[in-house]
Amino acid sequence: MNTLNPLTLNRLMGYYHYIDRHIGRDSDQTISSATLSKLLNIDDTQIRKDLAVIGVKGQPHVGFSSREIVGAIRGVLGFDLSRPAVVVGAGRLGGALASFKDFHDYGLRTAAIFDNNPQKIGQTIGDQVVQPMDRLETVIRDSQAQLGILTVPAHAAQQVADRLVQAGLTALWNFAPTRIAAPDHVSVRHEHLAAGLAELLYHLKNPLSTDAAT
Amino acid sequence: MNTLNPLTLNRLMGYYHYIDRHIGRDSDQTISSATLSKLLNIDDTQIRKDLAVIGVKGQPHVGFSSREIVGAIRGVLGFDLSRPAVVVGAGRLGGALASFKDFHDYGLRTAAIFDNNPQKIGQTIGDQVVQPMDRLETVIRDSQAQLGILTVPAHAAQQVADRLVQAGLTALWNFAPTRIAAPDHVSVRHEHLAAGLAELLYHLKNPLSTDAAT
DNA sequence: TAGATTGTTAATCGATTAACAATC
DNA sequence: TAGATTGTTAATCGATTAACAATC
Repeated sequence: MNTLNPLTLNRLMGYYHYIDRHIGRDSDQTISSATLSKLLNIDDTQIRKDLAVIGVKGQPHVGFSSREIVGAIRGVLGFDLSRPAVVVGAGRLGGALASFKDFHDYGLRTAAIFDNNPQKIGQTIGDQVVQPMDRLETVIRDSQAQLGILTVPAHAAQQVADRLVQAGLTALWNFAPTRIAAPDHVSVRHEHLAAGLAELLYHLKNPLSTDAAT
Repeated sequence: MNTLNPLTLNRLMGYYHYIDRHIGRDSDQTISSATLSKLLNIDDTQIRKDLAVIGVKGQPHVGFSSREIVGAIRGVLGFDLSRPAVVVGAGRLGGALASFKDFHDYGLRTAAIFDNNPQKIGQTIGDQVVQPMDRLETVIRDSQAQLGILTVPAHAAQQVADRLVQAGLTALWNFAPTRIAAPDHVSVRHEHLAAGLAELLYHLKNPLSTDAAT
């Protein structure tokens, strides 16, 4: 299997969610690329190619098995694992992310949550007690966390990211409104909410452009 | 000016944030496309094109004015306005978004926050009191809100979206983990956090692919 | 079988990058 | 002036879509 690019991954998530929601993860139903195409507004050739990449084979004259599609995607993305993650920043957003039960279903588990504000340390969020920043390295080592979720202010983001990388994390999910740098072996996803907002605001200002953005 | 596509918008936000953070919004400094190119890792031709699209002209032998770039982007995206938005869903994420002060700086203002849970109604979040859902239409009309932020459970998302559209909103920012449909004149942005997460998890599983995603 | 559907190759489209003349 | 930098046209690249033979 070739390495999947972000566009492919995004479409795969589309197939996954559609089936999970409308057919059910454990049901089985045959579905043709043409049907999915209409439902999701994605070219049917594209769908067949995407499914081929993750090893799902269809039957001519019949279609694809919904269960196989869901299974393959969960397998490829590792949704059945339980990967520990640490959240740094116990603000409202950090709290929201740390306690998202949905994430369990994607193979993620909140191992710990940190903050440097003494007022926040000791508070309980979800099923975690907020810990002081000086525990970061120890907890990461002991929990074998791989992923770090950053919900700290922009000015602190790079410094926190450096510490997380130093402590051995190889994936960072950054919600701070700034771009952070990391070594090549670390994958960083910038979940820059304001950038998404800007897109909507632009459409508000220019109602002519009718394309619905993702 | 042509209508900006999402990719262009995204790059523009990159220029904007870099300058805002590293030069300052009110400072002025000349900066060449080659310099920005190195800093942001974006082709310099691309940068000149992007700036041309929003009407920023550079000076040969000199470069671009940082202040002009920032000003043009703020103008094009309407960051100096104060557009009222309503938040539906007063959970942790809804609360986090409703009280993000950062958003003010992008021309957004939380006009109201709604929930259907009697326990939540009446609570104060940021500077808003959570209101019952039956007030939705009235408040939207009175506040002239244009944008709706959805942080409701997936199963309720479509129904809420329909009500918001019916009430006159023309832009929806959807944080529910499901795709919602809306008429053509409404722009919808799906801020599907789990889809972003999937990308990181995939990289954790396939560390070979070293590209840092955005 | 006939018709529907997959799988894959070829064509198209759009975005990115290279080249380079114009400018100061 | 010489050299740096913009602005724009042309070439390249990659992603999407169309075409169609293979399959059941």
